Amino acid sequence: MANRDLRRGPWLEGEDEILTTIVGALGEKHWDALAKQSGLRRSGKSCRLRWMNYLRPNLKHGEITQEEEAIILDLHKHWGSKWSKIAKRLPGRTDNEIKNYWRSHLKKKLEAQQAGTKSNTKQDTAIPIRDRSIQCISTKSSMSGNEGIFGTSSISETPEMCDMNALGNDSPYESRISEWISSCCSWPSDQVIDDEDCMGTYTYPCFSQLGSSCEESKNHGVWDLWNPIWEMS
DNA sequence: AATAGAGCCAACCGCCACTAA
DNA sequence: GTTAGTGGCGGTTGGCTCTAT
Repeated sequence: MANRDLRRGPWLEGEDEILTTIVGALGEKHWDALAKQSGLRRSGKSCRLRWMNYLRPNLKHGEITQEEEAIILDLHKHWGSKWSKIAKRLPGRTDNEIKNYWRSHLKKKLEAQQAGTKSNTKQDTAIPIRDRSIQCISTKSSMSGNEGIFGTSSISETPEMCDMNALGNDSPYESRISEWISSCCSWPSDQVIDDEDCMGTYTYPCFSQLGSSCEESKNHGVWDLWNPIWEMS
């Protein structure tokens, strides 16, 4: 189909239904072929985008929560504008949504914060890595809806604190953590964790099963996994 | 009530990486 | 090794809604 024949602009309800049906039948791949087969006068790219950002099951369409906001802020510090990477850490959210949220809410917020803190030079508390890790686990635990510590600086101060990459890609401890995670997680099927990104704590929903304290985390085995890492540091 | 400006978000664009021929 | 096709990503834009005047 020539480009000029392609429809553009907002999607109609009928188009959504057709796309949903055809993706259900053919799967989320071969978007060009799928677009042609559907009879929709849309490009494959357009179909993919509509599906990924709006029609896909399990998408959240509500407001970004404070917890999600904290994660976005932290991961943005860590990765910059790697929106798709960040989106993978927030099940049900799309890269586009996060990007828009960042631009319309967080960027200004952050700039205002920085402007405010510039005058009184920030004290870097230089938390030892051991303590950072403890904080990190506690932080994730708060995501279960228990009283949490999001909103404090603990999570955003130290991008490396939960970064498994910092330990080296073939760390035996990373493997152990991965094994443990896969044994206890009910990771959503649409979530893909690649090795390169494999970082701990709030990456994994299963941590929310751990209760709200380090003590409880201990009881669930996290302590054993992290301990050797702390010892190494 | 009218209107201008700001904010927000869905969708598009262009580039890059990957893969198959 | 080269090329064309495709998918994925980040940046940008257009248009709708909200708010202030």
